[in-house]
Amino acid sequence: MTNEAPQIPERNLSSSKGEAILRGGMQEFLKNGYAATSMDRVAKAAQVSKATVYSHFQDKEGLFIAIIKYLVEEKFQTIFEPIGTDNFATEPEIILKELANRMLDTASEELVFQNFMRVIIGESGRFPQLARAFVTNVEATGFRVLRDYFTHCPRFNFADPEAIARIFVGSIVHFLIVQEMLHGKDIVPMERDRLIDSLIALIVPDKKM
Amino acid sequence: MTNEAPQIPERNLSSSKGEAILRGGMQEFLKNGYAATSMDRVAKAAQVSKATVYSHFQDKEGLFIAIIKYLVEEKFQTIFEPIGTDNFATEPEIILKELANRMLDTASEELVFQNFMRVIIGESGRFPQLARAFVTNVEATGFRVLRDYFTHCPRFNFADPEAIARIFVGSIVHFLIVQEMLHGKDIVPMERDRLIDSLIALIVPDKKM
DNA sequence: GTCTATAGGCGGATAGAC
DNA sequence: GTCTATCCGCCTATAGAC
Repeated sequence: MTNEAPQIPERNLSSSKGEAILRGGMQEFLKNGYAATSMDRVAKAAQVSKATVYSHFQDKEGLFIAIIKYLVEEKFQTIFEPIGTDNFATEPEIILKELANRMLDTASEELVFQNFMRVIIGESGRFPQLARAFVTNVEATGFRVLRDYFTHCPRFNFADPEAIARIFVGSIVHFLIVQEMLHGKDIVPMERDRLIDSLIALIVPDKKM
Repeated sequence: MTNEAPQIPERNLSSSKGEAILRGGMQEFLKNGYAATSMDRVAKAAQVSKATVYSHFQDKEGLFIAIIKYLVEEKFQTIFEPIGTDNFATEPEIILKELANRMLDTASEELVFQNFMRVIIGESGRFPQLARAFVTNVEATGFRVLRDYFTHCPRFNFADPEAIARIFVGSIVHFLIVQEMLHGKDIVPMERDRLIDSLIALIVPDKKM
């Protein structure tokens, strides 16, 4: 609206120190959560002084929100839509199996994502707007991809494709939560293929196990 | 092993002050999580002095663990097995619908349970033993009840009843997490009956929606 | 057993030099 | 822009009176 010099378009990720602070803060907040993270540790992790942290971000809450918003809107937005689902020639059991495996691969291997979900859920009482951003950008993306696939793939004729999408995503995310995030692998062991194969057998018609 | 006077069998819930501390600590820890809760606020909530808190429990960590263990082992152990599933005469769709509705009723109405899950997941990095206790006493209980039902009810003949149980519990718990705990109700609205009906249609054979 | 008072440290945030 | 040094409050935990 004014004739001022153009600003850096998105958030200021170009400054070297600013980037370091975001990376350091990310490391600490994802490891410890919001309350247990101190600005001293963030500064140390970013290898800058605490005053420099406060010159780039208004306060602890502002830094935390900036970091989580970046993760929600940029880094993990597409984690639940890892492959193209516009291929209606390939057998649905192939497509769905590939989709489930990629979701679990990404989420299981990247410890960052598990810590990210831990923080989102753990802080969802104190930071409801971040939880909503997660639902909008991460969960809803997965729902949409699967709902569209179940709607448009001619092999399916579900009365409520969106509900089936919820069941698919929900089964996989809950599996991730119990086996990995809650350290349940040794308590209630289950190979991921058992879950995925049973899920696909329920969803894909004329498919006997 | 000795001739000493008999002690109170389980944890000491009989002392009036001790009970108040557990209740006050529960209120604060479930509302704020571990790190954001101060022992001053616990003492205030319990209407005792801080020194009294420390005379009943070794330290903050010990109090937290005592409270969460109580919730995991006593209060919420049966939240995922709310009705008898030994009735093989009633139609499975009736049994399963009732089961799903009771699980979601209890968990949705009791805000305490949502805060409890938030804390379990949020602190599962710092307190893995509490997360494992949750898996053992709460999640695995639900898995077992449904696996046994799918195994013994003659209407079913699943290749992997345990995996089907995971899908059932996972769909419902994930629905609870997204709609309630992550405040997604207004972002990705869905009546619970849509989820439950679609889930039952997938699981119960010869049942058309 | 329970209290008041306090020790001792770490927390978020800022002042002021460069 | 970045630093060092510091303010001040709240934190966990305890000492000592009753």
